[in-house]
Amino acid sequence: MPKQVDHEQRRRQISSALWRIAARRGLESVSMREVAAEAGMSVGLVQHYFASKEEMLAYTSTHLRERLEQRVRESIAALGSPATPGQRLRAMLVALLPTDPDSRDETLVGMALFIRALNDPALATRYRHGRTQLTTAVAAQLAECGVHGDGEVAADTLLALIDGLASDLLLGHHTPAQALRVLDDHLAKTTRPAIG
Amino acid sequence: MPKQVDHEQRRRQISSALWRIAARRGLESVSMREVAAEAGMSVGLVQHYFASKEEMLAYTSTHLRERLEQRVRESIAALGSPATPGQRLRAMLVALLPTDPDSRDETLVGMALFIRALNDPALATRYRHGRTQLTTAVAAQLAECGVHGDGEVAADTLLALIDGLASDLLLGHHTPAQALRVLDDHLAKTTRPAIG
DNA sequence: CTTTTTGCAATATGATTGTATGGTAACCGA
DNA sequence: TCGGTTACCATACAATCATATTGCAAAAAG
Repeated sequence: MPKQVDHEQRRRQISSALWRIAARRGLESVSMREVAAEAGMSVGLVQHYFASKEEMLAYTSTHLRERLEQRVRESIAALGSPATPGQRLRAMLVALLPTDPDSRDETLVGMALFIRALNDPALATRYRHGRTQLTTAVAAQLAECGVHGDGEVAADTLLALIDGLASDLLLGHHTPAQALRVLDDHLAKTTRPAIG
Repeated sequence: MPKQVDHEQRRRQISSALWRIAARRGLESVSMREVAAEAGMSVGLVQHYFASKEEMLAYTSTHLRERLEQRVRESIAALGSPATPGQRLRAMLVALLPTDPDSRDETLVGMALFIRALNDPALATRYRHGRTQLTTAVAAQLAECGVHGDGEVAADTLLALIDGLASDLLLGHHTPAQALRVLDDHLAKTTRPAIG
C-alpha cells in the first residue's frame, strides 16, 4: 500500500476545510464536493475518512470543542505562575469570547453546529453535557475566588453572559473592547466584594 | 380573476409553514416543496407570493421579529396599570425568553436565521439595527428604574444574559424556572439597590 | 516474487434542489 | 360579452446533492 498515513491528521485536515467553508459561507454551503475541493483532494478521499457527511460534522463539532478547551487552558497558562483566582476566572471567560479572526470563525461555526444539534436529541445531549462541564469549571474558579451565595447560579449567569456577548461580537454589535468592558463591569460588581 | 385574496395573509400563512418545518427539522429541511406541502398548496403558489426562497426567509425573519415585539408589548400590558418600572423591565426581559412551546419554536428559528444572517453583510446590518433598538429600549426601562452608572452597559449586560439564557433553555440546560432564577438573581443584585 | 491491503481518484446513481414555463379557470372592468 | 388580469397548479429543467461503485497504483505482508 502507499506510504502509511496518519488517519487522525487527515481527519483534522478535512475538518479544517469544512469549518473554513462554514465560516465564510455558512453551514448550508458545506457539501462533500466543496469540502473536498477546499481540502485539495477528491470526494472519494473525503469519503474514505468520513463515512458520511453527518459523521464529518460530528467530528468537526468535537474538534472545535477540543480547540476551545485548549484555548482556555492556554489563556490561563499565559497568566504566569503568580496569578490570583480572579485573574484565572477572567482569563477563562475571555478565552470563550471570539475576539480574533480565528476564534471568530470557530465560534461562528460552533454556533451553527449548536443550532443544528438542537433538532437532534442525541447531539443535543452531548452539547448539554459540555455545557454542564463548563458550569462546573466556572463554579470551581468562582469558589476559589471565595464568592458568597450560590456558586452554580453565579457560574450559569457568567456563562450565559459570555454566550450573549459572543453573539454580539459575531454580529458586530460590540467590538472586543466593548464586550470586555461589559464583562469586567459585571465581574467587578459580582466578585469584587468577595475578592477585596 | 378568482376571488381576490389578501396577499399579506397568504404570505404569513406560508411563512408560518416555513418556521413550523424549521422548528421541527431545522432550517436545512426548509425547501420550496416542503413549505408548499406544509402550507397545503402547490409549489407554484408559493412562488406566486415569494419570488425566491431567499425572499421567503427574509420575510420570515421580519415576521418573527414583529411577533417578538408584540410578545414584549403584551407582557408589559399584562402587568396591569399600577406597575413599577422594575416590574416592567422584568416583564420585558422575560418575554424575550423561550418559556413555552410557541416561543421556543420562534426563538429556535430566529436563532437559526440569525446565524445564517451573519454570513450576509446586508442581513447582518438589519439584525444589528434590531439589536441596537433592543439595547435602547432596555436602557430606557433601566433609566426609569433610576439605576446608577452607565445605563447602556447595564442594558447590554442584561440582553447578553437573556440571549445566553435563551440558548440554555433551548438546549435544555435550564428549565424556565431555573432561567428565571438566574435572571431574578441578577436583577436583584444590579437594580435592587437603586429601586429600594 | 506474489498476494493482500490501503490510499486515492473517477465516475455512476438516483434523489432533491430552486426556479422557469405553460396552462386553466375564475372574475373584474369595459 | 369580451379582453385582461389574477390565483393557482402541474410539470419541466438544469444543477447539485450524498453516496455507491469501480479501478488503480503503491507498499506492506507472506
